[in-house]
Amino acid sequence: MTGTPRPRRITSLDVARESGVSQSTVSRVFSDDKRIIPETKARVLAVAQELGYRPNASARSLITRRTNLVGLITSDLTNPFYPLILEAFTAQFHKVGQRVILFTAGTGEELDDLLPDILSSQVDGFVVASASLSSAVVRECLRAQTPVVLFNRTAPDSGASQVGCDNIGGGRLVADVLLDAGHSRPAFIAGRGDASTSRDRERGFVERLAERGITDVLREGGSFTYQSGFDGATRLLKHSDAPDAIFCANDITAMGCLDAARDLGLRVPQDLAVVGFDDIPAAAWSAYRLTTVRQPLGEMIRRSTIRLLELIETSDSPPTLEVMPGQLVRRGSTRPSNFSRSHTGGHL
Amino acid sequence: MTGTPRPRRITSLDVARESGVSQSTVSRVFSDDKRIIPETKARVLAVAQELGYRPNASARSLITRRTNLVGLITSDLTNPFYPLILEAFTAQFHKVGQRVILFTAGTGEELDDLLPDILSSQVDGFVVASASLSSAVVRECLRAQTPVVLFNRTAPDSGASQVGCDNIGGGRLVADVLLDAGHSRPAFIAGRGDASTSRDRERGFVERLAERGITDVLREGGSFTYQSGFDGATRLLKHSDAPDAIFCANDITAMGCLDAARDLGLRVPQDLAVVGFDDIPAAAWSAYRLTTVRQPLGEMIRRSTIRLLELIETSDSPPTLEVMPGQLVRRGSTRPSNFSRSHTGGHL
DNA sequence: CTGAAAGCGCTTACAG
DNA sequence: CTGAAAGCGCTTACAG
Repeated sequence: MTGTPRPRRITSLDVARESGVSQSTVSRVFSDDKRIIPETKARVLAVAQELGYRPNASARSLITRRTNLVGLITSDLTNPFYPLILEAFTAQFHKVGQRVILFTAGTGEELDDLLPDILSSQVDGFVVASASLSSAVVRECLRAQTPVVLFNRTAPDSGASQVGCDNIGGGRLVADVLLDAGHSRPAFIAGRGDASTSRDRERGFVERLAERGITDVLREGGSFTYQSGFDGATRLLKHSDAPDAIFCANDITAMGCLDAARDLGLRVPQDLAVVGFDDIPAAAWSAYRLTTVRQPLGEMIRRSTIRLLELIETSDSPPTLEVMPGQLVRRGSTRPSNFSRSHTGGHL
Repeated sequence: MTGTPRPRRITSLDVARESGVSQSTVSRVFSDDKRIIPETKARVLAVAQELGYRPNASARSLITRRTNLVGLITSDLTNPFYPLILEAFTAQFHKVGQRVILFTAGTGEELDDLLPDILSSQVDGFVVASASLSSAVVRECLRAQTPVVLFNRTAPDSGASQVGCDNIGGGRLVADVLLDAGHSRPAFIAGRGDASTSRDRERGFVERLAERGITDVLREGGSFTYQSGFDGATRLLKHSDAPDAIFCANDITAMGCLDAARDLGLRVPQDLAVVGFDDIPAAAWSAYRLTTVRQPLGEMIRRSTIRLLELIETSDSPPTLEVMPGQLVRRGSTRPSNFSRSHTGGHL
């Protein structure tokens, strides 16, 4: 029963013995203590390298109370928007020595079911990039003293810091681009009803349309998915009073919408204009050429990372709110401004 | 200097005092020790709940030598294949109490640059799902006693366990479907050259074509991206000796290929057949209707998870190799078998 | 500049 | 069924 269950790990004590210094010194070398003289440091590092020593993160965390782990909470990764930010966030966090633990709820699953896992994960902080995670989760994290940054979503009264895009302003931009191109029967295909982004984009859109005299806006529910865009558009377009322009809550929904229009034999943008939100790479594909509102993702992610790090260092920092403007990217799915309905030229 | 830098954490000792038991008992309650009688357990849990106690994972890991963290190494998340497996893997691992740390190299970055981070991350094991991670990383992990499962890739002589799809067999299926439909000038657009998947798919394809008398196969390099498919197809199709069928190393490449064909005014599948590999959700979109080889992802991921867990429990288990067959999924981007070249009906 | 020693918050033999 | 105690592998005052 006293065999070798696992080959014993190399610890700082092994390195200390082998290089003729104290364990404290080894520790200081690996925490980059400035007081260690170069010669000592070099010798310790050489021995460590030779023995294959790596500091034990658990032991370190136990004392420092930092795990160097951040949790990233997203919804449905089949929406290309999330892989995009996931990749950027992990790159950013790796740069500052934090590793990223992923929490995702696939389509259908409820993210709140992950709550126990999330709460016991002992990360230094969270980025909540899920559109639909309930505010309850956010509240629980904050109660547990764990800093939270909300990425492109709001959670009223949560006291969490937020970084986001001006979704209302973005919706307004879309209203203008459609009215300027001469459209008169706009429609909106929503994302999940519990998502602040969808609500805000719709609100800006409807608000601006009303300001310019259009109060009758068709609407379909949706779920930020390709299929919901396809189905929503099919219903709208088969209607006797079909819209001549559809704003979708995000790009992937708009792509489903475009495919539905194509299947019905409609010409885009002559018969129907379509606008999305996000500017994911696929929006530029020649199958879609989607006009959309680009979110300043790079900047949003950089700010979120910095903000979360600040909160981790000084946990009593008051919550902040940063909102950045989106930018309209015109492509082939909309007509140019001042387009008169009599034009019939052009091609998909 | 003796202020309250951070509100002290609730420890098992606090719970012990408050519920009138020893610290050991609290620990046993939270590690689900069967010997604790229900009354004691209930009391301890009630107090813990009230105090908001959560066991400290670092302290636990320090003793158990398990972090309950697995590393998932992927490449470029803009290829929808990776988000797909990422989501499935995190779901699987969460079920068995493991959390997932993500390592990704975005387009252009070299994954090997992450090596130091990867090695010091102290996870219980790795799933390497990156097509292009060098075998050096795998070797280093194994040297550090950390179990590794290679997902849908090989690493010769690494000694790591592998779970994958029969890429060679898949390539052969594609050769048959194209020849059966009457094509005679096939081409291949590759993925990254350092990826075993691309090489194997090409090998099966070329091998089977040769068996059926076709030895002249056009070829373009690529990188598993939409753009490389678009560019490769454009070059191939503008050639005087253009192919009448293109097999792409994966679906996203095939989608770029289809868009290039569309832009050139070609009819699919009459003028050109296109086949991909993976069967990502977008392959079924009406803009593409891509014929492809479906990988049995669910099963592959389930097996990988189980295998890695086995290796974590008993690290001296010998490496295994599991290969599962792919399945051809016919859609609109290829003609049916026995299609005679004289047919000109049908539509995209 | 370096060392001896306390302690982070748990798990787990060892007793009883 | 429960408790006292050792110890996991580090960091970090405190000395010198």
